[in-house]
Parts: sequence; C-alpha cells; structure tokens
Amino acid sequence: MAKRSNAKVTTHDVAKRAGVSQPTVSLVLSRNPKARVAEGTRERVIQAATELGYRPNLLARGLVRRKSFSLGLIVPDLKDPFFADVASGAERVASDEGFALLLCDRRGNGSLRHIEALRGRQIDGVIIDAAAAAALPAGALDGLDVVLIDQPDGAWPGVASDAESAGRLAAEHLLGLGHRRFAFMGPAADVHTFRMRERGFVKALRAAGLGLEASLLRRGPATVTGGMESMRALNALSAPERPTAVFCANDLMALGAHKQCATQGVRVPADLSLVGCDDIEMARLVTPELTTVSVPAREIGARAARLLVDPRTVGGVATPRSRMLPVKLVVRGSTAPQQAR
Amino acid sequence: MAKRSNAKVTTHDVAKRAGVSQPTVSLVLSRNPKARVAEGTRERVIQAATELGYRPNLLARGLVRRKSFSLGLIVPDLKDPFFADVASGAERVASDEGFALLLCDRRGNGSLRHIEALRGRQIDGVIIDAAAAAALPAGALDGLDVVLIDQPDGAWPGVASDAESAGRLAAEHLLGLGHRRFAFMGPAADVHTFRMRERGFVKALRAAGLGLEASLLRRGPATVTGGMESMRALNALSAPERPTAVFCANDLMALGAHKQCATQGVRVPADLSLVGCDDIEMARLVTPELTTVSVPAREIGARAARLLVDPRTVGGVATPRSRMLPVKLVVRGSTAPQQAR
DNA sequence: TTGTAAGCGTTATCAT
DNA sequence: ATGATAACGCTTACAA
Repeated sequence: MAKRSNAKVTTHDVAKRAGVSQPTVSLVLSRNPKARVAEGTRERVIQAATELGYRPNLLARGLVRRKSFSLGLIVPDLKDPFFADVASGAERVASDEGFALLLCDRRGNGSLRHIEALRGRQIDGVIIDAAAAAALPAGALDGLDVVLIDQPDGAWPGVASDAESAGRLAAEHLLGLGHRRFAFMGPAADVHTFRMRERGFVKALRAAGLGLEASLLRRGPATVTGGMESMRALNALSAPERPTAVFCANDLMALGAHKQCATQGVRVPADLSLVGCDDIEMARLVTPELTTVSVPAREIGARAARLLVDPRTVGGVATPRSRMLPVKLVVRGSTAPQQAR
Repeated sequence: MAKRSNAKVTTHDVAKRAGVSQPTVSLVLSRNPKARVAEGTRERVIQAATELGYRPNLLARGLVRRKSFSLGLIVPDLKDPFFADVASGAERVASDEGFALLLCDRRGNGSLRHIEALRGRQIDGVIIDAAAAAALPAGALDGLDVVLIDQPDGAWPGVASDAESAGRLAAEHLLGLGHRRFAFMGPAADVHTFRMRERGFVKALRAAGLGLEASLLRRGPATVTGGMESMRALNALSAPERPTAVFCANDLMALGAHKQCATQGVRVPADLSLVGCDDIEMARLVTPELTTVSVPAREIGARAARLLVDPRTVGGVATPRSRMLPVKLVVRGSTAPQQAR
C-alpha cells in the first residue's frame, strides 16, 4: 500500500524498511553499472522504495556528484517565435535526458545577472543566444560549458543554420523571378546569423552583376516594429528608386514589412516581392503567405541541449565541429515575377 | 585581485582568508536579519568573499533549508503565444525574487513525468495550466504548492482573467454592430476559461433574445488548424444558414478562421465579422487586423509566480482569493456593421 | 556482497 | 560575537 504522506521519504527510510543499510539503498537505486548487489537485496530495496514512494532528492545528489543535471537557457525574448521554438527543442532533449531547463528571458533581467544565478545553481551548461554572449563582459562565462545559438564559430561551440545559404537562396529565388532592384533590411548589430544572411544575399546579387545601393540597405532591429519602419522608409522612396524585391533578416521583420505594405496600399507581391527568414508559424497566417527561408529552430535548440547533455561532448572535449543545419527556401505568395512597370 | 579559477570557492575558503570560522562566513553572507556580527569581522568576510569571487552553492543551501528557490512551470505548448507570454511574466517575477524557473513543455513529455522530475528537484511550487492539472491522476499534485493558470476556482488556487466578461464583451460588440446570426468556435475540453468565454458569449446573446444553433457551435481544438477547420465547416453552410459574426475561443483559432476566409474568398469583415480572444501580437499583423478581447497573459504568469514566491501566500495560508484580472475589448478591422444581404 | 565512515557546501543549534 | 558540532540526503571509498 503506497504511502504518500507529505514527509519526504529518504534513503534511510527505505533502508530501514528493507532491512539494509542506507548506502546499499543508494547503490541499488542510483548507480547503474557496477552495482554488485545480491538479487534478493535489490528486490527488497526496490519494493520498499516503491511502497514508500521514494523519490531521490536531486539537490543532495547534485551536491555530492558535483553535477546538478540542469541546463540554463538564455534567450533575448521568449515571445520571439524563433526562440520559443529553440526553447521548445531544448526542453525536449533536456527533459528526455533527465535534465531540468532553467529558463532566463533577457527581457527581464540582464544576462549577466542570469549567468550569476545559474552559476549558483551549479548548472551543467548554458545555452545562450549569440548576441547576449557578445554583450557579456569578458570572463563572464569562464568555467561554464557554453553553447551558442545560431553562431557556428567564435569563442564557444555553437549550433547554427547555414545562414549564408539562406541569403543566397532568397537572392536566387528573386533573381529567377526577374527582379533587378533589391533591398535588404536587418539589424546592424554584430550577430553572426544576420550578418551571414545579409552577406549571402549580397554575394549572390554580386554574382549576378548587381549591387545593393546604400539607400536600399535598411538598418533596424529584427522585430516587427523594425520591419515596419524599414518598410516605411523604402516606400517613401521615389518610384524609380524603390526596390521591387526585399529580403528581410528574419520573419518578424518581414511580417512588419508585410503589414506596413498592407497599411500603405502597396500590393504584395504585385508591387513588391517580400522574402523572410526563419519560417515561423505566423508566416503562413498572413495573406499573401510569406515566402521565406525555413530554419530548423527547434532542431537548433535540441542540438544545443544535446551537446551539453551528451557525456561525449561535455567539457569541450571531442566537441564535433557542428556542421551547419541546412535551410530551405519555402516559396509562398509574397513573391512573384517582376512586373513591367 | 579577483581570483577566478575554475575551482569553486566555498565558505571554507573565505573563512580561511578572512581568519574566521566557516559558520561565521555563512552568518555574514546569507542570513539577513538576526546576523549579529561585529562590524570588523563582517567587513573582512565580505572583502575576502569578493576577492575570491565567492558564490554560494544554492544546492547546498537548498538541502539544509529544505527550499530550492525554484519554481516549475508546465505549459501545454511554448509555441502558443499566450503561454509564451505567461512564461515570460512568470520568469520575470521568479528571476527578480531570486527563484529559478524550471520550464516544462507538455508537447515533449507528459505532465506527470514532469511533475515527478520537479518533485525530485524539491521545487517550491508549480505553475500549471488548468487542462494539464485536470488530466493528472488523482494525488499527482499532493503536497505541492500549486497555482493554476487561468482557472479561478477548483482544487487549487489559480490566477485567472475574467473569461465570462470576455465572451460578453465580444457579444455586445457584435450585437451593437447589428449582427443577429452568430457562431462560436472553441474546444469541447473541460477547460474553465474556454467554457466561461463561451458562456459569457451565449448569455449575452440570450439576453438579447437570441440563441446559438447547434450547427453554429463548432467544436475544435483551440489552435490555428482548429480554427481553419471550424471556419471551413461554417463556410460550407448554405448562405442563409451562415453566420454573419463569429466569436472564437482564442486568437489562434480566430487567426486560423481569418486565414481560412482569405483562402476561400470570404471577405472579412464585409461578409463576416470575426472576434478573437487573448490579443496576441500576431493579431495585429493580419489584414484586416483582428478585433479581439485582450487578456493580460504576462500578468497572469507574473501573479502566479508571485503567489508561489511571496512568503505571505505560500503553503496555501492566507491565499487571497485572487480577484479576476480584467479583460478589454480591442476593436480592430475584422468586425464591421452587418450589411444588408 | 554489504556495512561503516567520510564528505559534498550549506545552515542551524548550541556553547563559549 | 563567534566557534564547535551537527545536520540536510545523498554518493563514494574502504572495510569487513
């Protein structure tokens, strides 16, 4: 008969009930391989444990094993669907492997403070977005197992998508549709992924003998608002100067641009083709649906967590130079062949 | 000179350096009020601690204090913007109060398994969505400090929005626009919030002498897909049977319905007025923008966390019967006066 | 194979 | 005011 009182059941309780010593209980219940314990004892212990509803105290275990079986995750903003996906993927892996995921949203407190809190909890590793890591004072991550989100190289290992290809795919798609006058919108911040998306886009244009004028390179935050403002600026250009196709650093910006066009009566894709990047769920909900480059956000989160959880890769030893995750162009309704004007 | 080696600094190290005993260090560094320690000693300890870069081990502290300073958060799906908001609000409060937030996504593993994992980590409380709590076997939450998301009454305290008013506001808005033929779409699941939104809507219609025919009550999951399917069913009705206004259990459904109308060429709001509920960011990105009832998701998460963090309310003692959080109608472009047909 | 003893890094209860 | 000493619940040698 299962007893389920509030008082926590410890290995001592189980030991007493099974008529063995406390460490024997520990041996049976926790240690996997070299637990050489008599079959009879083992059974009695296990039965006693289940009868009492024993549940190991992971704090105590962590204290002695010097491992907390928990991961920190620092994201710029949980409301950004891209990072919600990353979190979802990381949570899945962590949970499957018996790790807790300690969530930190930079919108609330600065990442430095989060890092300190995570240290105190003896986390086994931390997943952090590249922008936050870059903004941290030197040494803030010393002694921590770190995996960066969507940044392949740098001081720490990272899990990344093939951002340069993303930009190239967008450019090639638009070039194939006959466009010749392009704009790009994205943040100026030194975030690897955005930089590479931009670079891939520009390189592909160059390869086609085209360039990107300064007035058609709009700098702004990679948010809905940033997209709206950048789009407004583009729409304010005189007709001949205006681009016929725009690539946005991410879908949030693209959706902002999309909305701005709707507001101002600019027809997408008739007047303007729009390409985003990430393929968040929202991209399919607007009309016309957003053409975008799909990035496996959930998989990025999952792999990041796996790097920190897998005993073969922790500690930076034998960290496989993580190959980039492939991206894929998803053609929807926001792009169309260029019309003669 | 700050020393920042990898070896963790303990109270023993600090004690040695400050020339005091280890418990004295603890007294100075942790205990707040009744720490009666000489000013000189205190200063030496603090200086030694900063010099060594001491950081308390929260696992050890938790073990003896029998408190982990951590909260569990169980959500059905982080990608649902409503719950991303809840998480964001909860994280903010938790972080501010020195608590960690352990994130659990039910999409991954079942909530029972998550509960068990959280128990092992000695969490001080758990925030869980009402649907998950309802699906749990009896006793699964015994001995835990629980706060339900968006469910005011029941076995555990909850933080909720005024869901019945939400439904009423939607109905009154549509009635005021002259609509007389209504539909509702929402899940059949026994989730309090959705039930109350529906009830408030139906009651307000009744008060106006109107009812809701069975064919105009569409059951489906509160997701984008659910909204699309329900909308398709409504659009399949013969013209006279078709509603002129639809209230959706949440914005995800409403956006699905919105999209479905766009796909099928049903004009919103000319042919059909659409009202959602929650006011997620996405609601402003579609065209026409979605009229909806704004629900303070972030505040719900924040209050839930505060209930578990505030020493005055933990343990179920003196839990203030949390008054409902107010909701607000936000009129946008998806609703319009009923046209003569 | 199993029990004894020690220790993980704290906090808490005493003496002093 | 401060220092021994003993937990907290567990893992890990090391003995027996």
